[in-house]
Amino acid sequence: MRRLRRSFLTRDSHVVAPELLNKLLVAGPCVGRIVEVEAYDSTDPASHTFRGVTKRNAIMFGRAGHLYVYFTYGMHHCANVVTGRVGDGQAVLLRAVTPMSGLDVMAARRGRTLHLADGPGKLCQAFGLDLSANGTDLCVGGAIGLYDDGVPPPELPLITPRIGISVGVDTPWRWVASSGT
DNA sequence: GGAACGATCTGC
DNA sequence: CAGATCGTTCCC
Repeated sequence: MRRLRRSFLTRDSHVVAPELLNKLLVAGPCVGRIVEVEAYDSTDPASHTFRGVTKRNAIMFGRAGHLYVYFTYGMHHCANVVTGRVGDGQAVLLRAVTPMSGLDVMAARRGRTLHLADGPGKLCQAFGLDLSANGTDLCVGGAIGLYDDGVPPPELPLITPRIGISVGVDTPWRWVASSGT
């Protein structure tokens, strides 16, 4: 299991996103296989970066391979992997992972044993990702990072419009690792 | 200064 | 299907 190379992420979010499927997200004892992602970039009205740099989205305009965490709905966090080049304002939202290790820790944080990380808010709660993890470099092999265990991305992921947005609703920038065959 | 609104989740 | 709950952003 080797850490992801930064060069792998230094490309357009909608190109990187499907290739992040089946990679591993690690945060302390918690490991999960990425199975659902969405792409955002600064040309996209649904993106936090659409209207330029702000205090919140500054990480998204920074270097690829860093973690962009934001707080929303007054109670949830969402985690993104910054892609592209400095100044681009691109990222891939991690929407769901399949838990692989640290299930006990995830269950304790979630307060249940089912549906541990099958949604962006649930994923962050299970993996303990909050604003203190915002800006973390995921490509240096640290406790929080992205890793590759050799499992390739699915050849035919499900591709759909993105979830939970009110603009840019027709852009098919959501990728799901379909289960089975 | 104030109001509106979320890249969501849960329980009814 | 509506309520929770608060930081960020935008408008006056």
